Amino acid sequence: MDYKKLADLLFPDNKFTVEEIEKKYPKRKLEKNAYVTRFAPSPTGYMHLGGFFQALIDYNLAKRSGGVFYLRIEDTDQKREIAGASAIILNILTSYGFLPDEYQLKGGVTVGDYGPYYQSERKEIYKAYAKKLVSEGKAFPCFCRKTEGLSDVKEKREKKFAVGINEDKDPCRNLTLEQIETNLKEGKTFAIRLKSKGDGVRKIKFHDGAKGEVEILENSMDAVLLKNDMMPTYNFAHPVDDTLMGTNVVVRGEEWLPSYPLHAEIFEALGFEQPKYIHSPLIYKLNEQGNKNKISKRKHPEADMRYFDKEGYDKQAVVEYLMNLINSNFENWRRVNPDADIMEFPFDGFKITANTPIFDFVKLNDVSKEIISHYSAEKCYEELLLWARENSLENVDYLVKDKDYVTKVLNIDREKPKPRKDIYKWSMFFDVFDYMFSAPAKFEVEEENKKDFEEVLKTYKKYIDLSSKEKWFENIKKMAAELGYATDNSDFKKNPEKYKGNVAKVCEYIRVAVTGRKNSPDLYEIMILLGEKQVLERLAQFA
RNA sequence: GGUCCUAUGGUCAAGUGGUUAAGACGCCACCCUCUCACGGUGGAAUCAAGGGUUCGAUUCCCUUUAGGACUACCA
Repeated sequence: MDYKKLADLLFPDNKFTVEEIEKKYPKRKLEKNAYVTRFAPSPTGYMHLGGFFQALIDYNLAKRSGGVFYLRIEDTDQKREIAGASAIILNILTSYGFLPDEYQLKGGVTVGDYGPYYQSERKEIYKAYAKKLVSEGKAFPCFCRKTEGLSDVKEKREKKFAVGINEDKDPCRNLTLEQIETNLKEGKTFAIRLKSKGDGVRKIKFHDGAKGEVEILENSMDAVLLKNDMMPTYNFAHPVDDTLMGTNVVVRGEEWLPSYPLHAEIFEALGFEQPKYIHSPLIYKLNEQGNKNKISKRKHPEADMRYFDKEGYDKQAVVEYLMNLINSNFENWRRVNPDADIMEFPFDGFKITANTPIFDFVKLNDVSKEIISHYSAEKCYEELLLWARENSLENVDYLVKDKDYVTKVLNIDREKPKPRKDIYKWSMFFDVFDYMFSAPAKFEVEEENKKDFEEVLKTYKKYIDLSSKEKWFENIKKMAAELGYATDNSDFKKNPEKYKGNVAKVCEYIRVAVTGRKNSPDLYEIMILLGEKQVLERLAQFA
């Protein structure tokens, strides 16, 4: 077979040769240990939590080593293309502070010298390499019918399972030049397949940055390199792009681990050196049966990174929670270095847990609470307003108009050595502090306490004194004693039968009347902000 | 079916051929306290199972089991 002739037959009008292309993609001039990483999502229209997790590893690896972190859009499957995808991804990356060094906006700017960063715009590049492989007898055209939908694939799979074969050599690899010529003359389209040298028995070994040494059966499948429409498959685009664009560490989900041998064979056929790999664990959720499920947008809203914005999660918190999943010593470091920048953390992208973590909202909330509790009231106000502008328009006017009051509300039990941790996302604010903005729904007191409750409220009207916290509480105690409540906690504990209750009970009654709930931050501060008049009005509802 | 990956409390997990097997979240109790929190102290809770190797295995090897991934002209 004259492969050279075959290559010309298949690719008569390629725009570039491989040599021409490689001139345009010189080796990056970087320090020896600098990592070039990439985030390479397919444009599904949203940023997946798992993708973000990988991007975080990419970013840290590159930025800490003086390397390059770039964004490449893998839009080779035109069926799945969603407009504006790169803008959405770029938005999220930037809003978290992880702006890529190189990227491209569709129909807009391109930043970086190794573009295009859209695979669909690199068609000629892949064609050049495909032609090269054909001319060397390493790839061949396949005229088989395109497998249309999943049902076809499943059927094919079942058949394969039945015989238990692992090899998948395509019949078209035996076509003669004449047959191919005839097919072409008939206008038949073709895909390009790799002519695999694997025998389905030999094994290869490699080192994975997350999993360690992996021994795996080498590839023996004549995988498609170029599809019918001359678009590359991921399997082909990965070696070509990552080589040309100078990636030296590929961070990708562990679902790619089994296709490593295929990629290894393609790299070899192309004469390329393989980068390092980190096959990072996927993020899972526990289902009702207690089994793990890959986190997915359909079942889990948090799979879409925009969820965290909508809910008003603190971005720092999301990042720190994820950092802890990457290197679980992160939170130990954080405790020792509460104010340090994340980039000071001794990150190790090659020491990622090999286990698949389960996404835990309770933990995230805790991280978020901790971070938010240390914000100043002003910072909280800004964040709250920012969130409301995007997600709670009905409250924006109010927030702007009454900035002073809202800030004061936010300041209750804040900016203290031991701040409260009521809020872990901004959408909670109006729920948590509803009573600061309008009279609460009337609290239903237990029947057996009703009389005491009313008595306390009625009496308290005469005792209310907001001139200072000391006086305020002194008066409450005075009243409590008068009504038969204990003012000394230890005495109350010793002789509970002597009293109707203790001061705490009295405070609870007042709190319930004022805030409509049994738990709230500092009652005195609340009453000050509400003002005596409003407090009395609320008391009057009950007695 | 085949090929892989993973296996330490409920969750995230550190860790080692000999340890009282860290820490965090969550849970429980107590203390503090005007409530709830916060904070403090303490507690319950883990090396999946079975075989080896070894003087000794949670740690190394094998098997089993469980969970997960892949097995597309999707990425």
